[in-house]
Amino acid sequence: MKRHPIPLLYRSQHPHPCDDHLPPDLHAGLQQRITEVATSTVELARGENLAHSGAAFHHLYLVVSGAFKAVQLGAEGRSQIVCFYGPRELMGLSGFSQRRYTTDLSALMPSVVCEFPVQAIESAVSADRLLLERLLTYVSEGLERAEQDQFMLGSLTAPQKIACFLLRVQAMRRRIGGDANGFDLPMTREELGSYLGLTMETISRLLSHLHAQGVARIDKRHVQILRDDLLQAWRDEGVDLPLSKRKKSPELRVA
Amino acid sequence: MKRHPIPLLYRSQHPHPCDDHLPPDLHAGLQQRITEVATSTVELARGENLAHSGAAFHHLYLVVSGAFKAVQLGAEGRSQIVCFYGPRELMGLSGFSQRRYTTDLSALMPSVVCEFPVQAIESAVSADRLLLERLLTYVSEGLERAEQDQFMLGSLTAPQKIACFLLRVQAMRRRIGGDANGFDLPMTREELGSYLGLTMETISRLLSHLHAQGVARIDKRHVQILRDDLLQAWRDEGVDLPLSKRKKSPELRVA
DNA sequence: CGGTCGCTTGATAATCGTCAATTGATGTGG
DNA sequence: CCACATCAATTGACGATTATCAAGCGACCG
Repeated sequence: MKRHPIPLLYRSQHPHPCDDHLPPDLHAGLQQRITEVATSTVELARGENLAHSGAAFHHLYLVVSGAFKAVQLGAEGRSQIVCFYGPRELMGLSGFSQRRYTTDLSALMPSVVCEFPVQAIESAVSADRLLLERLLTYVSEGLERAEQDQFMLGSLTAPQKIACFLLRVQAMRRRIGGDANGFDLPMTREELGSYLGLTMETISRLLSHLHAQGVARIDKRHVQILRDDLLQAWRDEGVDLPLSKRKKSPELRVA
Repeated sequence: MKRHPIPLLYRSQHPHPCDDHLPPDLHAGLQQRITEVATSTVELARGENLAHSGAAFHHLYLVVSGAFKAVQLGAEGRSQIVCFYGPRELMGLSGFSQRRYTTDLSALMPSVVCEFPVQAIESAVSADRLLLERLLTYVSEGLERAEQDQFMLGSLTAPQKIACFLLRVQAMRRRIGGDANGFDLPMTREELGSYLGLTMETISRLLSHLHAQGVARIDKRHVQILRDDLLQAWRDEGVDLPLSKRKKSPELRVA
């Protein structure tokens, strides 16, 4: 974990490390302001942590490259991944209420982030109404995402969860940059299972099934979705697992 | 659903409908500002909706009395409750990103709320740095809660979920006001099941079991927790369901 | 008084977790 | 460079947690 301070002089005079890595929908003026409050970039190896649950909340982090997971810790050593982050996403937003990080933030692969002191963010925000609205929007977006995840975890079956996840990743990819043929998942089966409330084995079986059915090409971590329509059907209507003996064909009951 | 406008003249000169119903940890000066932006109070009967998923995001709502549920809608008519709200809680905070409500907000019982135009909130917030920090804190708190709920939905067993829920309600009650002997749940078994990702029947069985074991008194919607320690054990270590044949006593295997 | 609603309880079954064995990839040290 | 260990992933067999289906009961309401 190497930290590279960004000298004050440097800021906003040279091309900034964050340039082209800021969240979308940001006006030029705001980009300026934001790069001014970044103090360092940090490089992390796979498995290294940016923040620990319960630690003092001093920085927000912008993912420049790589990917991260946010891990909720529970009793008895249990834990669950509650969010994944990729480039241009802001991490740490749930810390404002307690002034503590509420999850661990851990790199899924070699990654680079940009570090923003909370103090400086708050000053910049009270000086600029647009910036306030942006920050509020980001936290609110996180809340919206978390509540959708609650729905996913509580109301969908295993095949529906996987389909939902893959479709979301694809939509993300589409919004960011072009995606020629497919994409690479940054997480292991176990991590994906943790996020979806399933086991590694279930994830593996379902991905194999998707492959066998020709819905997607799955090669290790590489995924190419072949039949968007079928995947949407998986998500919205569910499917029979290959494991299931047989679909219940509800025979007419005698009245 | 009756709406009662609060005349401009009236505001901050008379006792305000929101007084004593504002969120905790609010300075006197902020209370003043907040009551100034409230435009109406609204009375709702059980089942009436304050907001519909996808509708334009014009107001935040403060619960004055009663209780609400936030309902996420999914494909094929599925839905799940993602949050319950009681007095002094702010509803609608997930709407800032899309400028649309992301859930339905529906009254669980006859209730009263105070209505705040988003526009006015944002003006007040840019004028007052403390108010900004408060609002940010509330949204961030919501995010923290939702991520805890993700953990609950994805990582806990049915008995653990119920125990977790009851302990949270009790902690809430303790923070707000005194609680003599127990409390009344504002939601049906079905609504609680929706929130916890379980069915009505499972909720009913587990509450009966808690009663039978002497962990809590359960009488319809009224709950009195008798053994905090046992309930915490339910939450942290899990228990055997009464339905389960037998706990797997892992016999020593021959090597 | 009939009907709906909320709730309880029982019987059955299916989804998905657990346990186990295997394979291939990666990396490390002798 | 190869043996060895470790880790990610796949696949199978089995079982338990929890959903589904069903029946019944009391309360409340029009």
